Amino acid sequence: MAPARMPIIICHLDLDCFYAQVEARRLALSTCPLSGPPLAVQQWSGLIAVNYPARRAGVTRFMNATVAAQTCPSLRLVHVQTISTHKSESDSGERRIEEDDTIPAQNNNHGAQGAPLNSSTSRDSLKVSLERYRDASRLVVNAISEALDEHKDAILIQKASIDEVYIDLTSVVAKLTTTWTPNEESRTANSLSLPRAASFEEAVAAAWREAAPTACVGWDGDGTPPKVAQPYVIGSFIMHRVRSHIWNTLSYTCSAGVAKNKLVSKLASARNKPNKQTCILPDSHQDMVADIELSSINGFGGKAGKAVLAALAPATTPRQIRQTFTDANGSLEDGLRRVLHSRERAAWVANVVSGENDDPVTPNLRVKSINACKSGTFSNAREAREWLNLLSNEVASRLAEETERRGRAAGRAKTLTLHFRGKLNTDHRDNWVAGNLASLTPERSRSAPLALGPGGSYPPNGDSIATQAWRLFTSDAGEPIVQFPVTRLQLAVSLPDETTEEKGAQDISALFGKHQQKSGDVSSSAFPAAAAAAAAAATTSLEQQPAAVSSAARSAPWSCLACTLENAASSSRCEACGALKGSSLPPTSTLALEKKRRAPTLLDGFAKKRSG
DNA sequence: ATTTTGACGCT
DNA sequence: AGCGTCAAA
Repeated sequence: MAPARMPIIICHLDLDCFYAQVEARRLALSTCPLSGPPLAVQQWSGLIAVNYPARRAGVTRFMNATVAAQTCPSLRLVHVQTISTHKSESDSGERRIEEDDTIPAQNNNHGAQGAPLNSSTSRDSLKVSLERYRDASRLVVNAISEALDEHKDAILIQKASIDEVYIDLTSVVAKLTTTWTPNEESRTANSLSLPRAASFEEAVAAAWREAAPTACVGWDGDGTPPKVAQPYVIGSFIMHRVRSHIWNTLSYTCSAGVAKNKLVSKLASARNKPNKQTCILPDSHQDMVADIELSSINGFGGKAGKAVLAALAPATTPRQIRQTFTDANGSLEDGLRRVLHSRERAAWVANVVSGENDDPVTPNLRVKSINACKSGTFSNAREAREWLNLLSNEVASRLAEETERRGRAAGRAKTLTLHFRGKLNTDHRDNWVAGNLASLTPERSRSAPLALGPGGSYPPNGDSIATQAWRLFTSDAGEPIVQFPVTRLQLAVSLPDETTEEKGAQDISALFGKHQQKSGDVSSSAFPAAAAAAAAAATTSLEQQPAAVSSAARSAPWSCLACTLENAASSSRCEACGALKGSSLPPTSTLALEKKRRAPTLLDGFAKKRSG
């Protein structure tokens, strides 16, 4: 029997130590987390990914590569790919991007040790490229799509980062539930349908056996899955198939979480790693989050989250927060509102500490921007120009690839943006007493419509982009608009949405790509048309008004607009730089480029983001 | 914590 | 258009 109401089933899938697996596979080494060789990926002298065998040997992320090699003598250290400008002999001196292999992999096990990685030459002349991982990421998403292909009209996939996706399996689980018939033969051996059985309960039990070992929170996993667990068992069964397909086709392991929302599915995928999956039954959501440090939950890692945490101190976990702030009437949200001074924040925190979350899975498989950047010390216009040339070539080449992937009908890149970080001038720094160091190295940007290449060609080539980038870097008089040294250069192109130009030929399901999803149940009879309709209806009802700034906020501590220091509410001048409250300029500022800039406030980001 | 990304929000 | 936040390897 199908359940009368079908809960939302969300899965979070996370590749295990992704860069390390990509490098292991590229080098034809085992990616098995139990038996593979210890391996870590370094970027300059620091480690950015460490596989599980290396972790067991005591190697950690951020560890210095030399220390890591001492800690684990058999460690295979692989440097991320680097590229450089290169004068090709056969190419009349034209500059192109060359993959560069001059950075030696430090490896005590393999004889001669090369030059130290932080020696001046390599890092000053090379740039990291993450292309290997972008390519691998695309293959993983393709594999996921393949595994779910027979349900492709029913699934929503959101890429959350280079190695994470959320998948909304609600419709697929509903479909497998409502279309189930006794002893139905699968169309093919690998068909993504429930195992053949005489009853639905037996089919779900068989699915659970196939998905084993899936850890489950809220049921001990023994015997026949209880009714409340059935949709989660089916979701786990699907995700086990997906993970198997990724392993079989790409040799990558990943971990997955299945739950009723993104918040808990993400916590679930992190709970058992590597190469494991976990499902959380709805009654266990609160238990699942109860003792996790709130600061480690999505959205609480940054400034806004820390501000919330500060207001709730000393409570740091959902359990403590619920105990401390549930008011006399039993309302957690009202209790939180008294300390957070914001309806939106109170609703958000109340939901999170209860394991509730309405964020929809928003399909976003199209790349929205292409960025290339280089940090370093660029001392003069010639150096800046050389790096801009390299960044331009990289962006041009990636834009050409993306254009190729999308086909000729694809929209064109709209904007070229140059970001640059330059220090304030010495006069200004000398006047600085105790300001925020970050404000000494402001990052600025200039952008312009991306121009076509020679003869109106699209996409523009590297030289064309380099010319445009240089125009953004310099004034009309041809002088750099920032002082040297410049410590960071970044070039970006933004790609269009394509929703408007494609609407004629568009798949109906894609029109619901941005639908908002209400928490709670969706009628199983809703699949698929009514689910889409319900989702579409929810779109309008979920719009929230931005929070008004409360009187409490006006008498709250303020951030200096000039140096960002937090000042007491009673101060009218910044204690660090002396700027008047509300003024973006310190009294003696001499920086020509200084612009009026509003410092971020604690309310930023809460108006629309957290609908609760 | 590093650097190199990428998405998205606010003004 | 420009700046800022948050997150991941």
